Amino acid sequence: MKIKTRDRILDASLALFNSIGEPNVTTLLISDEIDISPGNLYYHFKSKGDIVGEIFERYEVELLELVSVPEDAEISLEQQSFFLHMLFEAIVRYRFLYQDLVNILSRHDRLQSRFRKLLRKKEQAFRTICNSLRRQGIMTITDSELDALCQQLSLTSCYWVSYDSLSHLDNRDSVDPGRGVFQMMHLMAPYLREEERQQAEAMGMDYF
Amino acid sequence: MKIKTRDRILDASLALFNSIGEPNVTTLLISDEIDISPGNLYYHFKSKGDIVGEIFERYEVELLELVSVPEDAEISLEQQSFFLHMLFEAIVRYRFLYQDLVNILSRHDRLQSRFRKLLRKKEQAFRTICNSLRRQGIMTITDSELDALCQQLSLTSCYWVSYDSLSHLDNRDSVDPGRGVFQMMHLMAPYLREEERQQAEAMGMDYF
DNA sequence: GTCTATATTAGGATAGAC
DNA sequence: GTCTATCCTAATATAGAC
Repeated sequence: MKIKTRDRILDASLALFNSIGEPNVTTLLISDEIDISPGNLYYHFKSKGDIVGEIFERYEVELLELVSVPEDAEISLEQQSFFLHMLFEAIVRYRFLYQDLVNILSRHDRLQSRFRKLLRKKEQAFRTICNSLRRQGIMTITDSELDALCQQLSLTSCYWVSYDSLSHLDNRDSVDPGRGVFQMMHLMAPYLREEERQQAEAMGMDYF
Repeated sequence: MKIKTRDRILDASLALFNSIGEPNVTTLLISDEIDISPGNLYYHFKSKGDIVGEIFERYEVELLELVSVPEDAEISLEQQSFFLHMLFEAIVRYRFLYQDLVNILSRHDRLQSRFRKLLRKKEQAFRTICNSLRRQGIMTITDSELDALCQQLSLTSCYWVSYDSLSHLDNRDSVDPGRGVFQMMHLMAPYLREEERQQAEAMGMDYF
């Protein structure tokens, strides 16, 4: 069974965005990539912005699903690591968003508030997880330290992938989310109980 | 005495780049801003890329000056805080670079290797400082923790300003470097001796 | 050095046939 | 749904007078 042209456009666009950056991708390039005419592309989407918008929506759905951690959940360190893994896989899949964030948000103002909302939810998820670890006695941290830590986790989750790929801008198609997870675990480590601290360290080692 | 047109172009460009993002700044906008004709602008610079290149060079000079920390220097926590302050002031001054980093580097390939070189030097500066603190017994940290910390400091120094201004994309002209310094101190805090840890905390408080 | 006018392109988008 | 051909606009850049 054949994939609908509409979806082929979206898939090809996402791949191109991630690979060479959204601003460098023209509608002609997209249509060329999947061997359709530019006119055909505009039959399915009324503008390039609409393509970006729809891809953003996919990302939004995936992420909202992921960060909906119940306030009172009891989370183990392993679950936390798994969560981070899922998160980074999603971010890698949509990394073009973060690589030219300011530019993209400035040209699609409708996305601004939604992006910020996602960011808040993500930070909130980190807070929920840390609070759970704290309740269990796994994590020892003051309130002000927790604030800084959650912000730091949030920032790092946004930019790790971009930062990492700075070292190899030439080949932007291969990104390893594992090292990002490792880095995040390292941020939390100092506040963990000795036992879990070593556990976190060991988890990170998986990725080398 | 009058400022040379050439410099007025550079100053106005930098201001506009920071304010609305380099990709959104046209040569017409720049010339308009300082009330000269677009033709005049092209008398002084043969392309917009040249303007970006020259501004980058200024940044490069400032930063190289800043990160040239002698290997064997003995650095106090206060000096470290001062260093961070200088660093963030420079980054804020040239924040447009970081806000659309991938885009800018992809369109000016000559800048790529130079930017990465700066990044390495910066990370090296953090390493030198941490090693100094370690020698003095102020900081206790393992080698692998140090690796992760320096990367984290480097990443945060790049993206803090962008991340912070995400919350107020509308008003991109006012940025407070102090909160970035605070965040960086927080990254180091867990590895500091109790005394210096509190000192670091106190330093951060200055900025609220 | 500075201006005005204009060339050049490239990219987004539409019209109308098939 | 898909194509070809074309329009429109905005941005970079140049030519030539002053």
